[in-house]
Amino acid sequence: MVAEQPIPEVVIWRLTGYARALAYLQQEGVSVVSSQELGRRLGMTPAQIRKDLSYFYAREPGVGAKSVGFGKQGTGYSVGPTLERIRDILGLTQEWPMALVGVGRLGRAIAGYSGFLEEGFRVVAAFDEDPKVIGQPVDGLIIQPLDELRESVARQGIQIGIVAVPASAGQRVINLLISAGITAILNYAPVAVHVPESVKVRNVDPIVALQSMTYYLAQGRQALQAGATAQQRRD
Amino acid sequence: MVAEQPIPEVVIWRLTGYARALAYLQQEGVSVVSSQELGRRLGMTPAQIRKDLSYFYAREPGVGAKSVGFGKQGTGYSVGPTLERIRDILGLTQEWPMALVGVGRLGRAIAGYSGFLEEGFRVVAAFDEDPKVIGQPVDGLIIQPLDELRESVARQGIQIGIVAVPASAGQRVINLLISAGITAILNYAPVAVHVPESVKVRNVDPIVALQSMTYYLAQGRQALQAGATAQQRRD
DNA sequence: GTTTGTGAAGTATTTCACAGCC
DNA sequence: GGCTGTGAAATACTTCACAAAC
Repeated sequence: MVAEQPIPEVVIWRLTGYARALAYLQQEGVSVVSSQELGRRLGMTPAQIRKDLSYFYAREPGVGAKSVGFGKQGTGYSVGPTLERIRDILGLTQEWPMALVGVGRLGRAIAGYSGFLEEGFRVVAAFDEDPKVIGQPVDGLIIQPLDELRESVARQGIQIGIVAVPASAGQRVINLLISAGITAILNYAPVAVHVPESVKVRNVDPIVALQSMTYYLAQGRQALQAGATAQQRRD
Repeated sequence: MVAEQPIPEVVIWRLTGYARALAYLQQEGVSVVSSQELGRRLGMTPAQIRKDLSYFYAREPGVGAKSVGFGKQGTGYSVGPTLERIRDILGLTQEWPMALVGVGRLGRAIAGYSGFLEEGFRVVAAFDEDPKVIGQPVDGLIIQPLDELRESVARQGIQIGIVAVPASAGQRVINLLISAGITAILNYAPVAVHVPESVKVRNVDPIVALQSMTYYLAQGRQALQAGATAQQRRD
């Protein structure tokens, strides 16, 4: 068996972009697309797209077998089949049940967000530690206490958790989710959390996103203030 | 003048994490921290923290001058002063006015989110193209039509735009913001948008975040289904 | 003629490891 | 003894460039 090096995480991330772009092309009725055209639409080089996709090609080490790519030379990639294979790789062909922890303002907005459901992500259980909200309904679910989390996760086969609690409770809730067997976490709490290697976390944090842009704005200002000598750092 | 290579974007991104961790340490009353301890808290190597910070040290090319770091050898980094310098670099010591485009469910939630204001980000103008909402108040602002955007941005000195419109309107709104002089965009529309090099965009997209995790969940399942032969791809 | 798939080359980023300082 | 700051080494990622396929 060929030594299989792990696929860079950034490739997986970009794969989601390819899926979205291909879905859009499919809606447009386009049936074939070249890496050049796809790259133009996504603002990246054609080589990167081809290289990224090549990570997923079956490599038979045996007798004279050749690699089987998604595309056809001289033509490009068939939109439908390529999209289907990417969706398959990403696990987008099934529905994913999710557990939501924290049902305040943000949590309620998440529970009611139709975009998740449209993409196959369904909140099937909601938890909070405030006794005043436990037992109340939210978007068709009854809010449960945290000590029922473990049992719900096991019974409903939940692998994804959404954390929508204040920063102060973030790590504690994440520890709880992990101890219940959750291995993928969408974290809205504004904290840097610790998880073992085997657990994936994605932080949704608009503040951090803004702060990573103001650096460039501040630099621009300084450059202007510094006068005509500092023209080069314009990016 | 020393040839100044641009600082990697990923370093700027991590700097926001250092700022948050240092602020937390300050609240805890800790006055000095080593790169080792900070790395432990953030889940990264001490060397990376030191290297990242070193990008911002003043390098005097002149006579026998030496670089001046943030830390003190044998001791570590003084929490207060280091935090102050990082906040300064990131441009977090001032308030940033922002323009919000799209005042539907999501847009209203953004306008009313106190977290932005606490960190110095203030929505000072709101726009929509639906005639039914134009003129209505949202969180103390009057919703304006899109064709007033250019004038408002100029008059109020706005450099940051928030896009909270449907995917179909995303690119169009972003083009409008850029033509009005906006150079930093927080994009909630679920589309991959095109911008010139001089404009920064950060996408807030929980769907993409989830899709980039299900890959690992799906692989785990496949590995199990494939049986005992495929143990190595465990993350 | 066009376009893929991919080793090889080129960049970029991370980690090492140690001199210098406290 | 402990810790920073930083060139150098190691690793990771991107782009090139071209043979093979259509």
